[in-house]
Amino acid sequence: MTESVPDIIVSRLPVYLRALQRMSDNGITTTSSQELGEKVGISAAQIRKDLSQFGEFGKQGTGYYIPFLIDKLRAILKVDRIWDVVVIGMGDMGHAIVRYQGFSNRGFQVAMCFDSDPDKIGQQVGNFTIRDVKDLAKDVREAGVKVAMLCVPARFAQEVTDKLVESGVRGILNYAPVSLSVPESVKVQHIDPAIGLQRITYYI
Amino acid sequence: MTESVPDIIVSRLPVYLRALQRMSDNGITTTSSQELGEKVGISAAQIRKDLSQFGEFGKQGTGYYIPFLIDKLRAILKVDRIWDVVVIGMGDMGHAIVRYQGFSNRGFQVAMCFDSDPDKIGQQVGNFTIRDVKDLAKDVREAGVKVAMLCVPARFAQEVTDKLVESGVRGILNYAPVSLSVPESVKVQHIDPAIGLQRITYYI
DNA sequence: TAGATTGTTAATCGATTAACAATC
DNA sequence: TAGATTGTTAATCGATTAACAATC
Repeated sequence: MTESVPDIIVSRLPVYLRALQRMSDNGITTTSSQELGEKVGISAAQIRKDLSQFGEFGKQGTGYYIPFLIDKLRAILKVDRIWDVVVIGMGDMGHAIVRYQGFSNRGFQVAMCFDSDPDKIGQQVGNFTIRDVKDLAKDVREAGVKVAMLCVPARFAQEVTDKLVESGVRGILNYAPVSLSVPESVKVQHIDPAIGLQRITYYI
Repeated sequence: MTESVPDIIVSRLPVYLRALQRMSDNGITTTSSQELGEKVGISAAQIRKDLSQFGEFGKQGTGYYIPFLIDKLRAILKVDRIWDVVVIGMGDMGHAIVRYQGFSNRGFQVAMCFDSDPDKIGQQVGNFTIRDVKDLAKDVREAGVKVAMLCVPARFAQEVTDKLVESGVRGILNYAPVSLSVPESVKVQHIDPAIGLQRITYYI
């Protein structure tokens, strides 16, 4: 087994990838650790060290060839494919996520969405019909979906999480403002705007 | 000047506060570093060390009195008041944010919202009328708003950011999938669901 | 009092930076 | 070749953990 890479390094790779894709979109084909570092606010030494965990992707004297580095990072992060994602909770946030156009070129697509409200079940959101959360376990398992975005109210978040885990989901992007408990084999990332704002006001 | 507190400690305080408020809502009045740590997934020693940066908030033998600790954390994070927030970009995400009910008891309220689309300007979203982004600088400065949530497409994010900074905004919660460059005096936090998802798929 | 838990110190662990030989 | 920039090593810096006296 390969020596495991620190989480903190893994967490920076998507930021590098996003910046590289943007440069690529702008027609730029090579960059240096220096230049990339300035764009993302990270030191050049750190970027070189992070990348060197996974291979030798650059050339002395000329830096990194962007299309090649993008391919490598996509493979490392496993977004050299398209992951189906399930969205649970069709409030305003769930709606916005299902209709969001920005996932597809970054490795993800919404595959199905759920709610528990009888008035919402059967309604159309973007290209999807809202399904009954009662069918969540069955539908997720049958479709083999491994990634979920959780947009339900805080009080329902843990019970839905348990159902997702039981159905084979391996990662959850949690929009509910509450910590979730999951087995070690499941990865959770949190999005809570109020926490983001409180991390700002401390410094004002 | 007080010895400055590491960013990483500050970043954990809102997580503690959220868990404590939840416990308080459930009628619990005291907790220990052990119990709080289990809820948020952080070691008891670290919680005690983090809190001790700001004072002695607990009692040996009995732990922490939750209402007292909540008050202290609110004061430290400066959310013992309500901050006006401006939202720029009234797409699906901006809509969801303006209508979100979860800010008010955590220190924030939307004060105004903007878009550049003539079809949207003048429309109603929740209790707000969408304003013309041309008036952004003037309106923000006059109202003295210090915090912004940025929900515009990536290609407009930097120019709007520059306008916000110029108008006295000191913190930006950035939903656009791009790094922003700001003066040191301005704090930025990023929310990018695709980055969250990519931090997950690495481990699957 | 006995048990529990804090705040803090010292030890450990891990991450970042500086520097430079290698080499394109 | 001369200049630029990588990948990597060693040094520095900072964060986490373990342990325990203090004390409620």
